[in-house]
Amino acid sequence: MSSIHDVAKHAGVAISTVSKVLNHYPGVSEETKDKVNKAIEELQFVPNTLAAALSSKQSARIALLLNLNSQTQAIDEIDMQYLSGAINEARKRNMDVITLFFSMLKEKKAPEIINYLKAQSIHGLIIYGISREDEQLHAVIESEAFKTVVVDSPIVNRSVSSVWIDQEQAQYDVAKKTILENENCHKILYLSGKENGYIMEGRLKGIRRLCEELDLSLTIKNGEFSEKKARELTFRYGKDADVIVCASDFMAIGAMRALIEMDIFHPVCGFDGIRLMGYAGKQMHTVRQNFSEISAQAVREVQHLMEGGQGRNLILPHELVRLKYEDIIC
Amino acid sequence: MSSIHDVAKHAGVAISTVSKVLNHYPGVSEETKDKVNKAIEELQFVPNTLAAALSSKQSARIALLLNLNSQTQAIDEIDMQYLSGAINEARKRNMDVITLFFSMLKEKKAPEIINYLKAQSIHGLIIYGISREDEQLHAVIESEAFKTVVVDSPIVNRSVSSVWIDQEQAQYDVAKKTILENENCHKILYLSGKENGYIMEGRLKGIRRLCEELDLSLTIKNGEFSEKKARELTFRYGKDADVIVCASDFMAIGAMRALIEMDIFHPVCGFDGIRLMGYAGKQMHTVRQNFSEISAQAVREVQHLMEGGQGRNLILPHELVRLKYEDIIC
DNA sequence: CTGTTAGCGCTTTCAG
DNA sequence: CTGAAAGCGCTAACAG
Repeated sequence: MSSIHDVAKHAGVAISTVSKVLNHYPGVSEETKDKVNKAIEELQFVPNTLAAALSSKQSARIALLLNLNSQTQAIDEIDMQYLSGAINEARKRNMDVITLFFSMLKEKKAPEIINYLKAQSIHGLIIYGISREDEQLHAVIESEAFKTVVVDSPIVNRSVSSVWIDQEQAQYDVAKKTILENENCHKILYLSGKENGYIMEGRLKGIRRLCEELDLSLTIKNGEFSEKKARELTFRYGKDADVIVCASDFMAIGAMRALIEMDIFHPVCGFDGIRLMGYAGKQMHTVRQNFSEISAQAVREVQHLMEGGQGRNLILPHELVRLKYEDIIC
Repeated sequence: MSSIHDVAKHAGVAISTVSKVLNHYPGVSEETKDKVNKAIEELQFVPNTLAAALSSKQSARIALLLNLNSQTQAIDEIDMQYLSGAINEARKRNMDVITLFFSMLKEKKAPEIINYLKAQSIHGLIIYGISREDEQLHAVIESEAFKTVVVDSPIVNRSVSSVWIDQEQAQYDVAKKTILENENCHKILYLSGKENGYIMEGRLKGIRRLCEELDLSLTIKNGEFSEKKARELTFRYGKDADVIVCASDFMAIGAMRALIEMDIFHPVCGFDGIRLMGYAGKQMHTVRQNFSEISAQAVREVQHLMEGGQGRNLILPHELVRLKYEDIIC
């Protein structure tokens, strides 16, 4: 493994010059730049990012913070998309990534967390699915110790951006499509998720707006994003509803299976666009979020912040889909 | 953020002493040890792992190499288990981990890969699901540039360990159980996976041994680990078989759904123990592998190697299960 | 048992 | 435009 030293010697320049070339700093003649690049090529030189991070006060090392919910496998799908989206994008941009789970920070106070991250030369943070209860994490964000991007939360300030889809509109759209496609949909049963997160706010607004607009009766039950709970709620309230709108695909699947067991049919729709929907038994509309693209965007956004950009609220596109078994298998 | 320097000053000792305490080196009196630990506590000191890695020739930085198959979501479940198992275990042991995907190394020759990893001060490698075709990766392993652990492959030498379950026995067991539970099972249809990996060898041996022992007729078709392919094969050959043994849950699901569509019943069994099995429509036996535990074991094993241990072949336990919808939902 | 010192590979002033 | 030199935070001989 050759070092910047070897390159410098090989090219007949000083190591600081090599460093400048490496980082595309101005003030290096084309001629020396070529010499250096040739040396880099010949020696198969790969810069040591650790050394760079240690030395520099503004390295491109970021941490991904995931709230793994190891109980539910569909979440695996989403988390894996988040992870691979971010890791791939970071790799393209030569950023270093470390992956952390919320569970590792449990019991830790904000200063500890900050210390830990700083000790790793972390300068950027991407936080997936923070909820109101994660107080210490909020403190970390507010400390502005890091350039951070939150996915699925409305936190924005000078050094914090948020990335997500338009929850309200998405919920409105998918429910509307489902309702308009079926006749006699007057009574809506809405299975919502946990309210400590931030996504439910928009989704609830969306379904409320729709129901007002179309003059529908709306019953809201908290399914806690749980398939089991949704199933139970459907057994209990499903008969009286004309359509069941769910705040997650998981719940949609639970609801649909309950309906099938009860041998009655009502249209159901979900939210997320996970592949499991293809196994649900009946097709349903859902909102497809491109999690890996969302995550890639988040990476680009921390880079934006690290380059001095302002925090902002980024709304990404989504689409309505219907996942058929035949389409999803491979 | 305080440094080892601050701690030294605070404790009234030299930084090397602090370092010794940090790394549990021998030759430090209890007294000074206490002083140092107290200082560490008071300053909320967290050692900078980057600096340690840079300085030391044997840091505990490892890379996880995953062969993401982004087409199939059940793989997401397995990969996520692998990842979280390894990352959590590494965190406990204060090891740094970076995550890489095979796709990032495509087109790269072994020396490049080695260079890249060395530049990151990587000393350990965990490789998940390598196949015979990954020549460059094999070259990396053989170079012994890193202490590596392969999951699901039989590669073992001085600095390489392998971690997996007993593929042959597992396949034998699950098929036997399925066959013995049903009467008149004489004709076995075995849907195998791609043969460029290493896991199929053992599994094929297992099913062959069983068929010889019980004097059953065995037809093997290559389902390529594909649900779609398994479905097609079942449509084609399913009628003539008494039982369908599959080398993956995915294929088992495809096979089962095909049978249901054809409205005939034959017992089917799978391999892996993914939750999706709960959605299959009918219950099947399968081999449950505890992927996150396997992965945690792999982390422990690289540590073993990094501490000078010899490479070895580690066989982990598995169990036979039957995943019911009611049991897996939550 | 403790402290001094020379790096690890790179960035970043600051002179020239 | 280029180079010398001082660190970044830590480890590891080596003296004492």
